[in-house]
Amino acid sequence: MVATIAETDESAESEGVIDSHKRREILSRRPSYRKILNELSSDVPGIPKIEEEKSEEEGTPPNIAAMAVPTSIYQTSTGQYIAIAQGGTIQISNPGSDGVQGLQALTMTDSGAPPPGATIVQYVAQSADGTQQFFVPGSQVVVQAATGDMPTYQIRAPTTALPQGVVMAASPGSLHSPQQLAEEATRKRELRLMKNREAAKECRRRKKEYVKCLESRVAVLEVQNKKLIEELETLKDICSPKTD
DNA sequence: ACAGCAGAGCGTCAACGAGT
DNA sequence: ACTCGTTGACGCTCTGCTGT
Repeated sequence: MVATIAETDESAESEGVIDSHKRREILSRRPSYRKILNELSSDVPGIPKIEEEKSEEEGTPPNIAAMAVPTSIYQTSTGQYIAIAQGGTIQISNPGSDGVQGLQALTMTDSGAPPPGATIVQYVAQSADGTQQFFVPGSQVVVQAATGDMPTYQIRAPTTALPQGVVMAASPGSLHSPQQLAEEATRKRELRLMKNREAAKECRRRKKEYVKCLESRVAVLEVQNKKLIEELETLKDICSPKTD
């Protein structure tokens, strides 16, 4: 979807602005849904906790694998070594000081046994999203996404639209020209948007869970309330029998 | 079949708090 | 001071329902 520019900020006038600011002030002091729910759940047994962010062991997407013993080592034309672990993790060692700019092809060597002939792996210099990609065996794509001060590398399926997680950071690239700086800014923005997109999804999921939790709690309390009212009526009857 | 509506879901922006 | 995660607000799209 194309980015939508919110025109509310420009068009909103005094009243609306004050209103929204007040609201914001009130709402912004609310702790996160996770906090609220976890506090709730510690008070009341039976209310499930919202699970903390899973670390690698569970959260590893299918396209990105966990760190493992290197199984394949690739040497680039610029002398860099790229080790691909069993799970797909990449390590890039940089004997010289050059980045991966200018990389044309990768020479594949097998860490287990010397290859009968070096395999040239196709390399794509620049993809549409500004990342650099090269292809390795197993239908995977190694992507250079220089989103921070340092370029980072990832393995993903060729069709994967967005990076699933940073695997490892490599040596700092050389960003000099205005064009490179602009590209860098674009990459940073893309990364920020991507992260926020995921965060928003997660936030909504937590919110739904929180609301569900509150609803079930309401149901429980309503039942309790009903029981207490009935009990009260019974006690009333016992304590003040009718004198007819 | 079509238009109109409501609700859900999504992407983005902006503001804030916490951590470094 | 800066970065990053969180979340409300807003606008947009999609989908299912309902009335004509």
